[in-house]
Amino acid sequence: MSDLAKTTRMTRQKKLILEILRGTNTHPTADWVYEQARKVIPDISLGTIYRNLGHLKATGEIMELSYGSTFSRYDGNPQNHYHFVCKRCGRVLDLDLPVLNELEEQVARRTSLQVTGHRMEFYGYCRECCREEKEES
Amino acid sequence: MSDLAKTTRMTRQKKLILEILRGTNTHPTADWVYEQARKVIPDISLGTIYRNLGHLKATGEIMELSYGSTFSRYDGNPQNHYHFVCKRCGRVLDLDLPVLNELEEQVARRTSLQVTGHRMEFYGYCRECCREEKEES
DNA sequence: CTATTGCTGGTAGTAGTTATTATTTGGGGT
DNA sequence: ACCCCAAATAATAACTACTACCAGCAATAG
Repeated sequence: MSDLAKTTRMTRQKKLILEILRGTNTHPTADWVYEQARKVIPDISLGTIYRNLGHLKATGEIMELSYGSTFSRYDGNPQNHYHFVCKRCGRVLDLDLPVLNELEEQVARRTSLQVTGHRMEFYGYCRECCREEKEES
Repeated sequence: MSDLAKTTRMTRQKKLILEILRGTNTHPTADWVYEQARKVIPDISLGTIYRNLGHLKATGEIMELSYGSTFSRYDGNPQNHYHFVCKRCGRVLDLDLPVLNELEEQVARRTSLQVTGHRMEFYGYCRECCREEKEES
């Protein structure tokens, strides 16, 4: 990885950001994390949020999710798992599906590429958005 | 979808952009498409590229791919298929793997979400980058 | 306890994309 | 074949998510 990975110090800012991420399952944006963090450390800067999200990602403590949107979301659970993304409200939900690691070997065998990971997302409409779409028409 | 979908006119700009995308398997960025298009229509504007990429996406003629990077790539093949992304050079390759549509039904059944699609990407190192990493050490 | 050096907040800058606007053009109607 | 006009265009300004910079601060090693 880059030199982001050689981070060692556990500052209160970094600790707080990690706690915020682990305490939610909403896969928040950097901005949402910033708003939450400001409630505890009012003069924390957005640059610190991004820097620490980068560090935590580089050390494998969190995951960055980048789907169709213009911004990233972050996941405090670093274990590979699949997501559902609502095309209407943008909500991201965790799916309780077995992770298909055997596919990675299959790809490696058939292509002679070095495969280190994979990810999968499902798209559609969440329960709330299905209901509201009906009401509109 | 949005009002992007009610596009009807086939302008020479739109036609050219579609031809460029269909004539490559490199999953290019908007900027690369722009550079190629300028060779044919020198004063085509970048706004036109983005607008038409949006239209073509809305009508299902192309796909937008957004992975970890800060920019989008576009795919002239609108049929669902899986990709491999090189973590070193960023190259995106098509994979010849069966598409697991049955998973969508499985998710729908187990979650009562309305599932309309899914996608999967594999990460790792391409042949060229594997070789070069060895040479560096 | 002190020195080191990574981390911080503040701020300026950048890349990729979207919005605005005056002008041009594709394509249906006559 | 010509007119009409909504939709598309080129040019440019604006925006958003993110990154870089830097002087001062603070977490850990010795």
